Amino acid sequence: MGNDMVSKGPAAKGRVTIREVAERAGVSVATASRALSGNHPVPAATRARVLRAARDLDYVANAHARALVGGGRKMAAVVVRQVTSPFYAQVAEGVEAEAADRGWLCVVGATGGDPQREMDFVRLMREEGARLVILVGGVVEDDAYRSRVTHYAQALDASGARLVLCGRPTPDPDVPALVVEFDNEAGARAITGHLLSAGHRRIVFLGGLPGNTALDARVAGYRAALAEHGVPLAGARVVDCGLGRANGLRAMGELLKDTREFTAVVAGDDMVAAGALRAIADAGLRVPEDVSVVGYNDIPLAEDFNPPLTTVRTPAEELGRAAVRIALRDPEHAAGSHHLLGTHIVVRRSVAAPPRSD
Amino acid sequence: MGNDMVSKGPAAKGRVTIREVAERAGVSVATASRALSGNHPVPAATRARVLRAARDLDYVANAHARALVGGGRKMAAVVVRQVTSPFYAQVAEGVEAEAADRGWLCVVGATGGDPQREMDFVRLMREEGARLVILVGGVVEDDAYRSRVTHYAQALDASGARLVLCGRPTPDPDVPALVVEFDNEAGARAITGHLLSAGHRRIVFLGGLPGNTALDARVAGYRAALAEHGVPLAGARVVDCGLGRANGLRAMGELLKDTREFTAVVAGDDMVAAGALRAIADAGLRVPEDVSVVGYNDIPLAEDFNPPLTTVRTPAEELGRAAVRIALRDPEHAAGSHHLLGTHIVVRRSVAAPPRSD
DNA sequence: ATGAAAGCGCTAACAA
DNA sequence: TTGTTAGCGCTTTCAT
Repeated sequence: MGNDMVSKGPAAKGRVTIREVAERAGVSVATASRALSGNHPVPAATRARVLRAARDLDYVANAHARALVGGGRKMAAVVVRQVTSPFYAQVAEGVEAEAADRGWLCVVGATGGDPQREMDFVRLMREEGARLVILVGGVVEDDAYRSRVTHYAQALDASGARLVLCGRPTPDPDVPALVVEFDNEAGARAITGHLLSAGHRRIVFLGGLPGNTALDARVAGYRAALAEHGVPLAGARVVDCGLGRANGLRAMGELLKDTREFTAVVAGDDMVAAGALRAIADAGLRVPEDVSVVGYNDIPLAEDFNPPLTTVRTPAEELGRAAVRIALRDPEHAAGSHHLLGTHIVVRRSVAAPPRSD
Repeated sequence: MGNDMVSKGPAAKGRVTIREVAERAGVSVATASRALSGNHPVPAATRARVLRAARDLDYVANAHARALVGGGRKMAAVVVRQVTSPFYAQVAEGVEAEAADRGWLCVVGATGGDPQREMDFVRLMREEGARLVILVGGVVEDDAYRSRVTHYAQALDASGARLVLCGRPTPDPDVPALVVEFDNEAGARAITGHLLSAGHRRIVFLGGLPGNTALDARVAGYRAALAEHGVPLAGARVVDCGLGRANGLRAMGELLKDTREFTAVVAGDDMVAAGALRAIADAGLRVPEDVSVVGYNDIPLAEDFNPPLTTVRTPAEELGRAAVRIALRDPEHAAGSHHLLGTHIVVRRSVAAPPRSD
């Protein structure tokens, strides 16, 4: 292989251990350990020999052995529905970045929305000794949800780990979990207000998901804005098609087949807005001349939609960073606290005044 | 707390150990271990008692201790530049899915394109005992690259782990690494041919990155297509602005300020296409009437661009799945092998014949 | 069928 | 300053 310098290299198979390093350096394993970890008084000469040996052997410590004796290692876990969702990806990136900044390892798990996979993953993280697990994304808050999250929280807490809920509710203020989320209601109210200010009165909310806390809050904000502007409650129309581009496309298509009793649509998030935009174009209508559309989240490509999408900016990466920052700061005080992150509207080109003929 | 059923629960702090489970079940730790792992002959009655105790105590095994004695655990690691890139996210999702299907844990790391962070992460994975590490994404293939990848490969191989290179070259056919990638040259040739067939002759390639193996291959495919259609080599024009939406936007903007000597552009990937599309619109030009644009990768939102983007579909999730499948299959044969995945064009609305006046 | 004991690789007392 | 020893939680011989 062209490398004969190391005559007696690492053992045939399996990793090099600290023992081999110690032997090569002519010291005991204890001394080798001290030299390697660096935080113990070791004479420079000895240390140099040990370091040299380690380098020659390409030694890396066994994290398992180290964690076993050292009482776990710095590891955080993020759990999302899927990594390919731009919003979740950004949250995960924020967690990853903040964790990396502190020298923590970050594991990300995807559940595909299946509670069973979520439970399996959390269990796995407990086995692995994660000290921080972050569950991301809205959910339908039923009894099953409450009981499993309560279980996570208690189990994690019992072993000194923390649980943070991002964009999902705590089953009870007393469970040892902390929640960090955006103010969905405020965001939806603001963007709906934007439409109202442009003159729209018949606005549909596309993408409700009854029971899902995040969507319910957005629907509430939408209704609140309507009420504030004196639109009769009967004027509110929410279609519960759920999230995702495909749902937005289908639901919007169906809506367009009926008599069109609306001039604007508030989408549950940017992906359903993407679907809606396409459905509207397919129906031969123009945005924003014929109908205005707004989204939610301001995913990275929202400005490349046709037309560029006016939407609510939720700083997703910051959400991820905040989750770890808050969880790691002030250990005792953190549990049970609730943090709300602000959002704001970004105006692009998918909103105009309603058509005259209306 | 409303739960007094467990009078003597887990120890105040720290995790429940198998020892506590054994005590509660009235057996030795050895028996408890056998009952829990399941693959040893244990009488049903005893097993039931142990399982019961474990459940009552909410016991989960310590993965570190288990890995220490069992010789590592099933863990794969994917390393990408950033998780928020749609393409990388899809590859990561593929790896995650395939790993999960086999009961493996999957860790994803982001480097931000920094070789140092890549090295740190690989080292960390060695410490953690990952049995499979997958490096994703094109790189500039310089000496530094070759030497560090050679090191990864040898170190991983020495401890029985595998290295797979996705979309990046192996430093040498002999290093114990396997490569899985798309046929970049064929893809670029096909999409350029598509433009040529529509009548374009003056086509620019936007997003070169000299030294980057993936982009160089695409440029080569672009040139090959030009040659095949009898376009003089002087007619080729590649602007080396690198990847990313911002670069595409800037470079296209500058290009448009000069005399416009092109009727079509082949973007290095969909993100630079997004930037180019925006720059073209900002210049008051229409796509595809005034200039045609094609992308590369077919990211999930490419069909929502304005206009919907004609691009090369690279099945990114399949790339991720293939990486783990191939690496785990046929252990000995895999090393050193090279796998090429096919791509195909997806036609949407960003290509038309060149304008008449040209 | 079950328990006692050894040992995985490492760090942290405790001695010398 | 360094080596010896114990032990982290678990699995696995080896006895019984």
